Amino acid sequence: MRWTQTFIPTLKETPADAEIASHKLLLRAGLVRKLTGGLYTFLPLGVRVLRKIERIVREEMDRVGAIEVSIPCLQPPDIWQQSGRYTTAAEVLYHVFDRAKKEWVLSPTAEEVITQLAANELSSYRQLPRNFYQIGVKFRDEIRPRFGLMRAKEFVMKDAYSFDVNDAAAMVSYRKMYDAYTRIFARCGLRAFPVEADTGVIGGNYSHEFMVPAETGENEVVYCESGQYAANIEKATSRGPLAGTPTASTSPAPEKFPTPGVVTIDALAAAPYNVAAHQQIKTLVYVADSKPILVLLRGDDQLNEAKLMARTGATQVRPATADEVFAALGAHPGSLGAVKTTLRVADLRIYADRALQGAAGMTTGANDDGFHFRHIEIARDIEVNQWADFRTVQAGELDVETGQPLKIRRAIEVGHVFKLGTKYSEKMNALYLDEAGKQHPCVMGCYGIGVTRTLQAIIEQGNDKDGILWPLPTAPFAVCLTPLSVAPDSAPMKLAEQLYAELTARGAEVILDDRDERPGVKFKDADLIGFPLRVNLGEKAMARGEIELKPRGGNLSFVKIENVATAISDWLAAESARYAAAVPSA
RNA sequence: CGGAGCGUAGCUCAGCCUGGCUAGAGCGCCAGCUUUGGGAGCUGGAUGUCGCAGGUUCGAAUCCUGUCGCUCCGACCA
Repeated sequence: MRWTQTFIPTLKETPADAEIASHKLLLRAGLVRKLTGGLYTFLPLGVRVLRKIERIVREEMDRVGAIEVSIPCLQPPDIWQQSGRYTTAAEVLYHVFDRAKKEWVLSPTAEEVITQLAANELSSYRQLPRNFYQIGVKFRDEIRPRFGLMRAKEFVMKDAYSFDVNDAAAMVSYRKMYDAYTRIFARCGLRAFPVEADTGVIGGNYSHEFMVPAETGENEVVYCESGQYAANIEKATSRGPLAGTPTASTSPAPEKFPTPGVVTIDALAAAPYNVAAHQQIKTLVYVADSKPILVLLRGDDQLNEAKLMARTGATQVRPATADEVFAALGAHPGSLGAVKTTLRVADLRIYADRALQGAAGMTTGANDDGFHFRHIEIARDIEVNQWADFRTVQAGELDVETGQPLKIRRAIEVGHVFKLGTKYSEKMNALYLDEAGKQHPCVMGCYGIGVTRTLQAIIEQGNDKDGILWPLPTAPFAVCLTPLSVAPDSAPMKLAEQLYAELTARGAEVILDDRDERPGVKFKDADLIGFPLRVNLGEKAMARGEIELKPRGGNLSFVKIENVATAISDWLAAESARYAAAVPSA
């Protein structure tokens, strides 16, 4: 490709609405332009990178036997009602209406359509396993689009759906996808690692997310340096809080005492009360699927809402409003407790975190504004309906398996694999007949990769002060030929033309910067875009019979003119091999 | 939706507080000359419904009200 024949509008200054490095560089390097918040037009270079990632994804999907289909984005709402997600996923669904005022939805993902397809087309165990995938545009009514392509209203996703005869077979399908994902990200030159994940509204019971470590990521990952454990913080567990929970009885009965104006854990921990946070019981009022519930945690712990949803089986949970709190407990936040003698609403389920098991000598609110209880023994004074893990893991706590301290870091989620089970196949009648002629629901899995997000994650992971550092496998062009004179009969331009023809014939992806610009402009642009190899063709070095190779982020080297084409090919081959070596064999 | 901030040239921004002359700068763009190894220099030029609507005023980019859009923080996710 010749630079002047394509469209690469680079920006010298940073657009005001971009916040993180990758977003700025997407715009500055001329890969995309914003239409409006959460919607981007891909320009030629952006399209090239997108196609390269898609190609890698396709190759790896095909390799593990997934088969490509293409599902409409515009979908009838009734199948969404059938699966139940018309309400459970309501917030992300875009609704559109046709001339007849009939409603349609824009697909954020395609479990419903694919399961219906399976219901219609797959009827025998002989037809299983099957794994359908597609790469296409998805729509999500994001509350707040952010960070360019990272969280957009419209984005490119690869989604795959597997159908198996039973759980064991589904695990085989799951594992294949898991391995394919590992290869895909490695081939993209991306350092992504799998972590155990919560399943959220999609449902299912087993799941991993593929994470790219990045300070700007929107997820928190808890991991053990042994490499044996990594989980999304929504899912992560540990051996529990570092400070032990007191279990020694301090009095035969609770004692109510005045705490005027004390409405926070910290205030009660301070003088004159001096009740350490881990000796307090925090009482939260939540509304789970429109029913109020109580959640008890140790004072120094934070509730993990994903766990609350998982343990209660609720599809929606939220903190109660001030009015709802008062209606449930007769006191305001800051003086709440679950002590049985103070509860007035009969049917109020109480969930308690395991860190509180056996706790004694605790302090908690008295459901009377301005009063607390001390000497609380949880087994004696509180009727807990369900004990479970509800707390958010904190850095430094010990790994359940290895006993080593856990660390927490931020990351970008680029892929997600789920074992779905029969949730959708049962609802949508995706049934098959086994050898004995008996009917069973297919056991499903679903698997997503955010293609456009992956693109940006690559930039977020590879950039410096000058611009993007593209890994060779996803670079828009591998080589940028930079003649410092573009006069058609000049030595640099002639050689550039010759190299361009030769390298292109050898299959290399080459862009020829044939712009009549000053060298500085060309160098800055090439560095900004981040082509892996820049070949500088200048009069001076050429007079010495040499030309310069400048790998992006590497050191300048000189090669004899007669060896240039070979040297470039060799460099590309070596670089290619380096990335290939990082890909686990299937 | 809650909180904060911003809308002035293609881009980055000044001007607004304390209303007043012809609305500015840098970059980019166009023409010419010069220059040619890290975003050049000189000369000349084009470019604005000051987000939109209403109000106050002799007079509004500036003050007030409303509205739309964008960005950031929080809840959501590939």
